[in-house]
Amino acid sequence: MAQARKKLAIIDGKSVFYRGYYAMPNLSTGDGVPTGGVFGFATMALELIKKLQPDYVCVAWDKPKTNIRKRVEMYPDYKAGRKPAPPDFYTQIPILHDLLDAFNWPLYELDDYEADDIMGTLAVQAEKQGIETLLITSDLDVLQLVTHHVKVYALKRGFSNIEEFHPESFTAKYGLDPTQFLDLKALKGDSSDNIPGVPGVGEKTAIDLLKSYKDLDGVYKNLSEVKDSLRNKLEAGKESAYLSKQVAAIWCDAPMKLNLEEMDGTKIDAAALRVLLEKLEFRSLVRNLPDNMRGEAPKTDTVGGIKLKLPKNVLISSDKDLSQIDLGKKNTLLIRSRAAGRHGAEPQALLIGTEKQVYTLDLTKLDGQKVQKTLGSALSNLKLIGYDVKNDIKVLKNLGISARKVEHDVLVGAFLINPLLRVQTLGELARTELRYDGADLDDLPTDEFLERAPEIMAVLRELHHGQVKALEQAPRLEELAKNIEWPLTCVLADMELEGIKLDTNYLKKFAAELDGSISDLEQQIYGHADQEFNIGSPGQLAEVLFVKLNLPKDGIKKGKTGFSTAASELAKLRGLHPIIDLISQYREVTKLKNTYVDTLPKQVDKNSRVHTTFALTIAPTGRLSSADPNLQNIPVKTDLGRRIRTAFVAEKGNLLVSADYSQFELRLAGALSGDKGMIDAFNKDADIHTETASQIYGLPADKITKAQRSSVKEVNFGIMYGLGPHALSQSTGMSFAEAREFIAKYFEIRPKLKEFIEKTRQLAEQQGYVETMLGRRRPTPDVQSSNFIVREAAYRAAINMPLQGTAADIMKMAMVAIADKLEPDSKILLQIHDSLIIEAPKAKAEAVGQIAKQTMETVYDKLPIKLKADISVGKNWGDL
DNA sequence: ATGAATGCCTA
DNA sequence: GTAGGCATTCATT
Repeated sequence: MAQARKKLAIIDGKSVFYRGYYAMPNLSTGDGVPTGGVFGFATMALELIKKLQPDYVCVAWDKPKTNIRKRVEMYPDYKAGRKPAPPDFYTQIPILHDLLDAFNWPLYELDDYEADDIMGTLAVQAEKQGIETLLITSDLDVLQLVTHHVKVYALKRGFSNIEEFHPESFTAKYGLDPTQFLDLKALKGDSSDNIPGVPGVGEKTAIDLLKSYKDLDGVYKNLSEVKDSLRNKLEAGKESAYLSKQVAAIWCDAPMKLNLEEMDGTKIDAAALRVLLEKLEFRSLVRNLPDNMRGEAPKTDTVGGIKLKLPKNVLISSDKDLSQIDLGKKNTLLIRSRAAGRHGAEPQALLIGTEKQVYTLDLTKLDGQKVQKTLGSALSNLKLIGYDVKNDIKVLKNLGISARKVEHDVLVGAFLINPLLRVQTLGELARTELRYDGADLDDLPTDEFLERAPEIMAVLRELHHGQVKALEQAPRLEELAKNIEWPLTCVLADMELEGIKLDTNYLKKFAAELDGSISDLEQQIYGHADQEFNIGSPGQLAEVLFVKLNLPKDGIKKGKTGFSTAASELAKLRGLHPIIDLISQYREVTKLKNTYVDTLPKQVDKNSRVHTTFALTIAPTGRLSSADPNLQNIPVKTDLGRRIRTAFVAEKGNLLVSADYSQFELRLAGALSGDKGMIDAFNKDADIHTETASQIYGLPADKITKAQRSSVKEVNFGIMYGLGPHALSQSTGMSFAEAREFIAKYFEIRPKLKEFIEKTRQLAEQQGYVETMLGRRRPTPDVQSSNFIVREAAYRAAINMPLQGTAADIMKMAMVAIADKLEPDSKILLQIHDSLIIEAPKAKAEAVGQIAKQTMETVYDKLPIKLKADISVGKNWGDL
């Protein structure tokens, strides 16, 4: 057997350091020396030694200022607008040098070359010498360097979660060869680096093109084979594509020579390292120092690589097998279920088990009654651990089993730890958190699901372990999970299963009525246009308006395909032609009919109830989202729209109760900022907008005009989204200068609110995340973006997070508490962010409303402002 | 059927 | 300006 290749690890120093810096923003020694970046680097370094055992190690460093000069000559917008790093970043650099000395790892930096270039240059030279190179970075640009002897280890979230890329895994992920990475980037662009690519070509299209034509040249040589529209886009974007490719390319010809002697990875000064780590107070790292500095045998971690330690499996495929199930003495249970219908209808398979033992129930071969009898009481007493436990609870409910306790949900857990990772599947979680690539673990056909039961359960078990550890490091998130998310899981499962009744007859009549209006409007519009056309087609409509009718196009926004016909743009044309109003009406009516009136009746069950699905892991602020169908966007603003709400009704003998938080987020803005004016206004229960206007204009409240109140209202709301003068001028019709003045005046009477906004921006930048009052976190990586648009959007999201997120947290607490207090004949049906819809027997409706109100107002008592909830009761949602 | 673009409903 | 879901058109698979 050939001698194993020697391994060279090249660390992208600054990118690793940055990861740590933003992952551990508050870390410092007792003396206040900031150490987050060093901690991140040290953690990664020790992992590197332990897991990959490189023979040689070095660090590539971006030299400040000069490092991108040549690329900027090529492309002036390259990484344009990058901000200087915060001051406590630089104070950590000397400490990093000490650390590198202890490891005996050299640091390389070069004028005019970025760290990527150094990595590329050394990797190429190493490959020629038969050495395998490992590139450690958090920047995926180096994927272009991947070969059979150059692997990339990409730090994902935090700094201890690593994704390995070799040619096969790259191909598995992108469907392309690593050599095509640059061509991919040239076509699809990269907004984070301000690399344009070809407009109109996204990742999917780019990958397909490259699969057919290999590279950029291939694509352009074979343009004739490409369909017209795409060809046009490609032709238009040719220059941009080639420039993008050039700019994104790593230069592997930096003036430097691989010197293996000075990067001997085995010459670690263990004593110095230990002293330094202790001085930095990295106690956990000292405790876990790798074996080659301890003389201990390496720990064989079953998950670190590819192999999972599988639990024993017992297949339960006949009723008499059920007696074999022994769930042991633990009070927790791993669970994963599969059902064919929506909302857990038609259960097909159920996996339950402990750490070491799984029972695989083939429900297609079992009698549901018997399953329920055998397992019902055990399952309702055990605390469940699973992936999307809400779904498991629904499946169990369909088996007649009422499980109400949640110990841990790895889907929700992953989201709490990093809500920006849009985790969608168990398979993805296994890949990113465990580096276990078990191909797809989701949407398996039942037979494969049964076959792979031990693997699925092992993945759950390991994910659970990992997240428990992670949450221990973040006690507030742990509390949030335990007190809010886990109990809410059951409440949401109940709500989804309960559904809300729809009066489908009413909707059918409404549809017929709308059909009448639609044909009427169509005829009038065709008359004015003097031709028939598809009014629903923005292209055809723009043609009619701006060409045929020759309406003025100045001041009308242009999109990628031509002049916009959006409502806001049509508003500018009002009064110029009668067709405009007709089009607005047509839009309103067709929207209502297509989206709601025609669609909802198709989604009802046999009892005429619709069941939405609430997602806990979509909105990074912590809000719920609702889909299939979305019942959080049922119209309310127009009279016609409101009639759709009328179709949501209480069952005979019941009433609907709504409980709405009044000015929820604005109250929280007052509470979080501690602004005295706002606190006083709310605590005396004044109309907040009038009260604010009275303070701004120095007039008594009864002298405030509608227009004044309305401008103030815009600012009151807008401020929570990070509103600036431009947006305010858009929404009020003020000039830019007036809007700027107005905001300045607003902040004069709300000084603490201004402080809060500034403080939040600062936290986003310096700490790397922002959080709600209850400790829910949202990382803010994009405030470091070199792209102004991206960066400012990130600041606005950061400002909004504590408000929207705290509101979401409190509403969730209220839901759990209310569900707990309601008797079994009353049910929470819907949550629409600041309001709840409850169904209750007529005689109890009023009392239920009072319970909800009382609970919502008092469930969170750490605010300087009283929360207020309003109640109303009626036969249908429209009456509320 | 799918992706991209456009537009619009909610809090 | 924040946070979502979803329908339609248009071009292409």
